[in-house]
Parts: sequence; structure tokens; C-alpha cells
Amino acid sequence: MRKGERTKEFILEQSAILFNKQGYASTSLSDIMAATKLEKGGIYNHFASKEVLMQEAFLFAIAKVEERYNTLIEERKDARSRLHAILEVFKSFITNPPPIKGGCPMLNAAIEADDALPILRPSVRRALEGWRTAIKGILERGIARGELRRDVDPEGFSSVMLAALEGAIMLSKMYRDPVHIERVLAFLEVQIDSFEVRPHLYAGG
Amino acid sequence: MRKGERTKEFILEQSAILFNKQGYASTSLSDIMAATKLEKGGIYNHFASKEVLMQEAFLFAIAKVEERYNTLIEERKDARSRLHAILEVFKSFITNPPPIKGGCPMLNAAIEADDALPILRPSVRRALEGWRTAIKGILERGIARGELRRDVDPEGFSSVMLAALEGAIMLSKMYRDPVHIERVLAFLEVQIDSFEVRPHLYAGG
Amino acid sequence: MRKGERTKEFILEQSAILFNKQGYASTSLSDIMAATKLEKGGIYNHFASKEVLMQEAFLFAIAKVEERYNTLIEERKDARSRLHAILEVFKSFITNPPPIKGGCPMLNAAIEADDALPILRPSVRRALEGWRTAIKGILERGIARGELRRDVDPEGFSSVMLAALEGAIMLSKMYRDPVHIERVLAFLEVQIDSFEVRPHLYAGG
Amino acid sequence: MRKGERTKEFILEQSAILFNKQGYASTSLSDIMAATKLEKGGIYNHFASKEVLMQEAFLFAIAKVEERYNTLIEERKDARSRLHAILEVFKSFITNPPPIKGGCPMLNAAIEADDALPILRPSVRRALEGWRTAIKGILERGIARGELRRDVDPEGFSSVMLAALEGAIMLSKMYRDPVHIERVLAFLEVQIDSFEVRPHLYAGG
DNA sequence: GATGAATGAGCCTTCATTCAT
DNA sequence: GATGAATGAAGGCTCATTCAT
Repeated sequence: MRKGERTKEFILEQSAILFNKQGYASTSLSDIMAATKLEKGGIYNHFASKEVLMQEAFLFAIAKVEERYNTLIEERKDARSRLHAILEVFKSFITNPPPIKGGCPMLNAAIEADDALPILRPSVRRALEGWRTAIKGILERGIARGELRRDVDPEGFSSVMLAALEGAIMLSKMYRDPVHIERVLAFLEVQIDSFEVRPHLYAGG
Repeated sequence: MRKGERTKEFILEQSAILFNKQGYASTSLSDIMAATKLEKGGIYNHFASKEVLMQEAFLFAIAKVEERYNTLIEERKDARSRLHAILEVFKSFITNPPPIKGGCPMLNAAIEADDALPILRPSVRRALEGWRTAIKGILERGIARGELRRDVDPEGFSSVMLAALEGAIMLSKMYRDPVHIERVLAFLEVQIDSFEVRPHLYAGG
Repeated sequence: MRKGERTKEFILEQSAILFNKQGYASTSLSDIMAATKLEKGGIYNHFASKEVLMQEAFLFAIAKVEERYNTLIEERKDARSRLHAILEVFKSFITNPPPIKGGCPMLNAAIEADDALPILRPSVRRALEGWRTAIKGILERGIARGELRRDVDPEGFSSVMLAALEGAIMLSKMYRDPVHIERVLAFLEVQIDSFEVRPHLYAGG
Repeated sequence: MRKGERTKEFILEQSAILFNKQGYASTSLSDIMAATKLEKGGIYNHFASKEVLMQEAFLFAIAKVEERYNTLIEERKDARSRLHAILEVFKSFITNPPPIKGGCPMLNAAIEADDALPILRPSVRRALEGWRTAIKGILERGIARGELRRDVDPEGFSSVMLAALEGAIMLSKMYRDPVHIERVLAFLEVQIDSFEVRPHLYAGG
């Protein structure tokens, strides 16, 4: 039991890295065997199929990311710094040596999930919706508390922010240059700051 | 010769659709055989390997997209409407029945190209850079011509706009709901409009 | 010990059913694990290998059948009713819900034993020879006692009767129709009755 | 085409032998590869799956047997000698070096078909019914023509004859001794002869 | 006496590729 | 220019078996 649990966790960790780097379909069980130093049977003892392993590995990956987010927001209670926490999380997909290498797990899975791996679809969707809802919720609560301006559009901006972050990760990965994620982060920061209720002369786009 | 050219074009067209929908690695020669109703040898007569076919099919796909863009901008000369033309092109990945189904070919290829299919990397990069340069160029020329405000940041906004568009396509595909691309388009339109030199008191974000 | 014996008996019972239904080679340890709700090790504690288990399960199955036969002949002492007891036993492979489902264990094992599972061969042979000898012995003793006609051929008829019964079981299983075993039983009954010493003018076939 | 057809026929021939000897489930593609000296892909070029190959190989085997039967009955028009032709065919499963080694293909397939390989079931059933119908038809036409006695029971005897032959093949294979098939043949010959309309004093069973 | 984690060979199948026709 | 027969490596998965606990 103890042993089995640990092995399972280890397989998930290793395969999550591989799936995120090489893609789900392109990662073979042989790859996972090599990474875990387990034989085929040893892996199949813990997961009924590659499909199940893929699912659980994806959930493992996004759980790790959410963990990091939860740590970050612990002491941040106002809308502005909570949104910045989200920016930091997404930035770390590019800048940090992350627990899960290979870019944003949601973006990567989303591309494959759409047509080639429909099984992953619901999980990916749920994960993306989780982030969008988080952004929207922060905005709504910020408005309600009087921290943010009334004319801020939580629904619209949550889509824009999530889209821009994901797209920026793709660009920075493709160019192997963090400048794109940095530009997007800078842009979003300006936007977020402009949402604050302050004695401004103007709110710049 | 005539015949061969036509067959080759046909293979490219069919395989580009499959690659964009199912992914490059996940699309097998058998899939392409079925789609083209050609035998193995018939395909290998025109392409030395699957790798070569993938490359050419990707170039074929983005050429189709650029073709559409060129048609759109033909009569649009000012910065604002040219940027809108770009928005229309990206919107069509979701809303129109496009020649190349399955979302944005660049985004799709980018995910696979990164680790699993490094051969595609240079082409994808070049294609993305093409669009970013187009956006940047429009902005720069707009500023130079006095159409756009001096404080517009071509470098920064080109990254933001491209990132947001690609991310929005991913979201709308994942959710099977065009609302995300629409929100991003609306947001970008507001941004673009705010760039114009007009007798405003302020340009709202 | 008590516990171990009971577990072993239970494994034999469950695996005998599976082997007889699905075949020996086609029944996996996993199947037996599922049927017994035991783990791998729990089965290997009682049987050194699948081969050993197969052998013992086969012997278990035919022992069950012989048990039934012994009960049936207990009060039957004359040749005719003893032969009828044998007919009843073979009939029950088709008509009754037998302890061992899936047709005659000897026939089933015989087919696999021949080339694919030579280890079972001696046991199957011994079992078949047991039945043939039983038939032959009944006939011989019947003749010796003056119950049966002198021109009855114990050697020949024992082969015919066993062959016909086994063949009929196969046919009735294949057609899922007891009519074939019934026809063969009716035929054999007429034959057996014709063996009796009676003041007939002739004994019709 | 020519070449492909020949290869396919060759694969069928070789695999039919293996399937009949070792059983369908127990014969692996590696076995067939070894027998045909083809690579895996070379076999899958001609058969979509092992299942399909099994089916076609079974049909191939029984076609060979029927071919032999058709040759045998060519010049035999009366009921008695036609029934003898059938006896000869079944005898040859044991005595001759047959085109298909390993006993009666129908019996062998029947055992596996029942639970482990349900896909074969319909074909096996059809084949068995073919032989039973052949026997019944010969008897019926024999009666109609006045060759055979009115009280012969075509329905019943066709089941008995087929069952006895199949059972005898099993026994002779198990004992590696043709005596059992010979006894059954002798018995059936006596039965068949007793069916003839002749100035008998009695017809013995 | 029983568990279940691990092995490694083997299963059926699909793959990209070659080449004689 | 196209066919389709053949290759052989690799794919995901199941198997009987072992053994530390």
C-alpha cells in the first residue's frame, strides 16, 4: 500500500512531465518505462490503460499548478494583487524551472484534446474554466467591495486575460524568448491597474 | 507533369486538413491514403517522407490563410482597417468553414513543433513572425503617417494581439463556443480604435 | 490447514468451471483471481503453477462427474439399468445445470490436450478409458450373468457408445439444442435394449 | 494481384494447419509468421485481424474437406455408397496424412467456438449442419427411391452418425489409436447396410 | 496464509518506408 | 505515375510468475 501509493505518485509525476513536453500521443509507454525505470507490467499495475494514465497525469499536473497558486494568494486579499498572483503563475510556465516542464499543461492538452484525444477534453475544459472563473470572481468581488471600477467587465476581461496568457506562453516557447510573455504581462498589468478606483485623470489602454 | 502537379496539390490539401485536425504525429499515412484514395506508393511518389509531407502541408495551410488575408486588405490602406482585416482572418478560424479545419494551423503546429516535432519549428516560427511583423508594420506605418498616436507601442502590442488571438482560438475551440474569440475581438477593436489620432479628450481602455 | 484446504478446494471448483467453459489456455490467472476474489499470491500458495492447477482442476471436474455416476448406480445392479445410468450422466452435461458448466470436461480437455496442452493428455486419456472400461465391464458381466446376448461386442460397443455420447454433446452445445443428445440417447437405448436376452424372434436395430 | 492472391492462399493453408493442430487461441501470429516465413505486416496486408484470418482459415479447411467428399461421391449415386463416402471422409481425419492435420476441423473449432471464440460459432454450425443435412438428404432420397426401408429415420440417424463419427475421431486422436474410429465405422456400416431393402429374414442392430 | 508490487516475455496490431511491377 | 506486397520496428496491453511484506 504505502509502496504502491508512492510508486503511483512517482509514475504520475514522471509521465506528467513527459506528456507535457512531448505530447500525450507522442509519449509512448516505453518513454515512461525509461523515465520511471519500471517495466511495462509495473506501470499497468497502477493504471488500467494509457488513457487512464494520461487523464490522471493531466490532473496531477494542473493540481501542482493550482497548489502553487494557492500558496501565492494566501496573503493577498485585494483584487489587484490576486490577479497579479495569477500572472505570476502563468509567467512561471516560461521563466521558472517548473515542476511540469514544457509550457502550460492546459494549452498543450487543449490542442491534442480537441480532435485527437477527446477523452481529455472534459478535464481540460474544467481546468480552463477554473482559471477563468477565478479571474472573473476576483473581478466581481473587487467591484462589489469597491476596489475596482463599476465599468469593468469581468466576463469579457477574464476571457481576454486567459487567452492572452496562453497565447503568450505559446509565443515565448516557440521563439524560446520570454519577451512575449513579458510584454503580455506588462500589458495586462497596466489593464489591471487601470481597473482600480483611484483619483486618476485618465485610464490608459 | 500537369497530372502529377495536380495530384501533389491534392495530397497537400487533404493532408493539411488532417494534420490540422488530428495533429501531425497522430495522422498516419493510412489516414492520408483514405482521404486521398491513393495507395502508399502514390503518396511517396510526391513526397520523400512523412516529414517532408508535414512540412509542405503546413506551408500549404498557412499560404491559404495568407491568401485570404491578402484578398481582405486589398482595398484597405489605413492602419485601423488593416488591423481589422487581421482580426477577421483569425476570427474565421472559428466561425467560418475554413479551407483548413481544426483551428489555427500555427497554434496547432506550434504545440507539436516544440518538442515532439522539431522539424516543423522553423516554419512555424517564421509564420508567426510573419503575422507579428505584419501587425507591427501596420502600427509603425500608421504612426509614421500620423494616423495613429505616437505613444502606441508596435513591438508590445503586436505580441499582445497575436497572443490574445491565438489564445482565444484555443478557448473557443475547447469550449466549442465562439464567445471567447468574440470577446477578445471586441477588446482588441476597442484597443485599436483607441490608437487613432482623434480629437478626443481621452482614449478609454 | 482446515482453512487452507477449504481455500484450495474453492479455487479448484471455481477454476474448473472456468477452464471447462473458456478452455484451459484461454482462461487466465486474472479470470481465476476474479472468480475466487483472491490475489495472485493467494492462488500460487496452493498451486505451484497454472499447469498444476489445470491438472488438478480437471481431476476435480471428472471426480464430480464420477461422484454423480456412483450415486446413480448404487441401486442398479443389472447391465441394462447401469448402462442407462451412464446415459443419464452424459445427458446431464447438456440438460442439467451441472456442477461443471460448459459441456463434457473430457471432450473439452481432449481437444486442447492433443497438441496445445500435452500435459493434460494422460489424465484425459485415463478418464476416457475409465468410462469405456466401465461400459465394457457392464457388458461383459451382463453376458457372463446371462442377462445379455452372447453376440454382443463389449469392446466395439463401448467405443461406439462413448463416441456417440461425446459427439452428441458437442452437437447439442453447438446448436444450443438438446435434440441431438436426445436422438443419440434414444438410439443407444434401443441398441442396449436389443442386447437383452429375451424370447424375441429378432432384435431390431 | 496474382502474387497477392497466391500469398493469401498460402497464409490460409499454413494457418489452417496450425489452427487445427494447436487451436485457434493458442496459435499466435508468431507461429504463423514462422510457418509462412512472412513478417507480421505481410500477414496483416492480407487479413485485417487475427479474427478474420481465423474465420477464413476455418472456411478454407472445411472447403478442402468438402472438395475431397465431392470427388468421392462423383460416381456413387446410390444411398449406401454415398453414406460410405462420408464415412471415408471422416476416417481420413485419422488415417490419412490429411491436407489439414490435427483431427476434424469442425470438432476442434466447435470446442473453442462455444465460449472462448464465439465469432467462429456461426461458421462451425453451418458446416456441421451441412454434413448432417447431407446425410439426411441421402437417407431421404434413398427412401424415396425405394433403396432404403420405409422405417429408417433420417432425422435421428443423421444426428447419431455425425455424433458417433466426431466422437470417434476424438477418441482415436486421444488414444493415438485408429481402433476407435474403425469400430465406429464398422458399426455404422452395419447400420447402413441394415437400412437396405433386401429379402432379409431379419435386420440386425 | 495471503497480499500486491514488480518482472519480462509475449500478445495483436499499426506504423513509415521500400520496391518490383 | 501509380500500385500493392513486403518489411521490421514500435505501439499498447496481458500474461504467468516471483517475492518481500
